[in-house]
Amino acid sequence: MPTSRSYRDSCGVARALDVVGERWALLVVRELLLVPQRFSELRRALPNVSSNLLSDRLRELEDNGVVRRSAPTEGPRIYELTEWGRKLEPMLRALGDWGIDAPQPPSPSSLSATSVLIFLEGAARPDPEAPPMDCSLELDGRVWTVRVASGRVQVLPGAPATAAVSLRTEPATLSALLSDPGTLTAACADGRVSVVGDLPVVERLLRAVTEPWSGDRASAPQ
Amino acid sequence: MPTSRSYRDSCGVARALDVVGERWALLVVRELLLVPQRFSELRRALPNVSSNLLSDRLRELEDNGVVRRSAPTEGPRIYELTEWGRKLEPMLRALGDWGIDAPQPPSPSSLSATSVLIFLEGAARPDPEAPPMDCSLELDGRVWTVRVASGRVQVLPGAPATAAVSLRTEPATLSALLSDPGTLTAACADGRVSVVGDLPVVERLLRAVTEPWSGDRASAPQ
DNA sequence: CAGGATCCTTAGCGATACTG
DNA sequence: CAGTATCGCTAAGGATCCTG
Repeated sequence: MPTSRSYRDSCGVARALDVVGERWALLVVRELLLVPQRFSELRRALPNVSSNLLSDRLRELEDNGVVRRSAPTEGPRIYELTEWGRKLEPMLRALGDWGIDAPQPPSPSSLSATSVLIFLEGAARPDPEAPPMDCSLELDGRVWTVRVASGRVQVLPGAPATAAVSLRTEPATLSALLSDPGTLTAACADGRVSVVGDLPVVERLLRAVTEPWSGDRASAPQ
Repeated sequence: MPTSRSYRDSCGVARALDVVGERWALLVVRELLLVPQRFSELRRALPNVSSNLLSDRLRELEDNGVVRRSAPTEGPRIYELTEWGRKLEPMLRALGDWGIDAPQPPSPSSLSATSVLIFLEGAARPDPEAPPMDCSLELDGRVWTVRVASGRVQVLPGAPATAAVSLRTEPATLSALLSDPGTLTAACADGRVSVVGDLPVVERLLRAVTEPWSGDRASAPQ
């Protein structure tokens, strides 16, 4: 599709980059991985992108079949990934894993709820023998279900039917807790995290990232 | 590192894109996946990148620890991936797989030897029961070893010690053969492919892409 | 306030030419 | 061969303004 600035290379990598290689494009896709979003939600998640550029990217991604916009006539438009766009998820996870070892960006740097949740999904290795449970997690004013089941963590939009524990915090605080679960009680004390329910459940969830359960599939193949 | 145009986002994806998100950067990494290359070889593989931009990208990738240049004083400089840069391989394979479904770029479009070889490695599913063998493959004047063993294909730089068959062709021709192995005899007849040795071996290798061996691990999980 | 559109400025890109 | 220098062009970035 992109004739003007195409790589003009038949390789799959180059053709993929013709579609999602423009600046901000992959971060927009990242934001849409967990749940469809509105324009203003994307702007909040990506505060460093200007509105016109976000608008351009969304249109280009839509033209190329990566993103679809629903509710064209009434109410706020919702942007969501197409089937094909959703297939970028493994690639984005691999890219994110690689980027963990990159130097930290200059402060101040943003951190969207989606970013932290995707990291949580990918990094947590809970005990596969533990009984399934759902947690309620409010980040940036939006509620998510954190489902721990069969040795992995899955994040779903919306509140769970029944929650083992409910917590509310900010993405940056959650990210800090995932790096150092030991600061949980301090974070609760000074109000950066509010927990309703079973605190040890939260402890175990956080430690599933830094201290993966050591079983059959705990360590990477390599 | 990149202060001027960093995404300023702590997410792993954004930090990765701060390093390899600039135009042409990932295609340079792709070219270096199989073997270290010289500046002129990279230019031949990526004919649509201007020399100054390639020079800039190589320097930035070097500054960011993705690429290393060897032989600093004497003879031609060689660019190779660092340990960290090599870890981009799974992500590039996932991106390339995704890009296969993208629309073809406008003609004329280039196709490097490395591109086709990486695709061959990723797409071929030979019979795991078949005995191991090496083929010699000359593309664009460089010789590679195509190793078929334990149900997969591996491409190594340089000629094999003993080759079950030797062939010489161009990347575009090989790509066409991988899409439609039936045209092999025609390609041999008109000289686009020259084969020395056992022709049926080549047939089986090509068909391992279009007609994967149907065993335990033949089809993708999803 | 959501969802852009329209400026303007700057920085990165692309093509060509040039040099050690 | 392996880059560097120059330069016009276009995309990115930022601000403001518009429209329901």
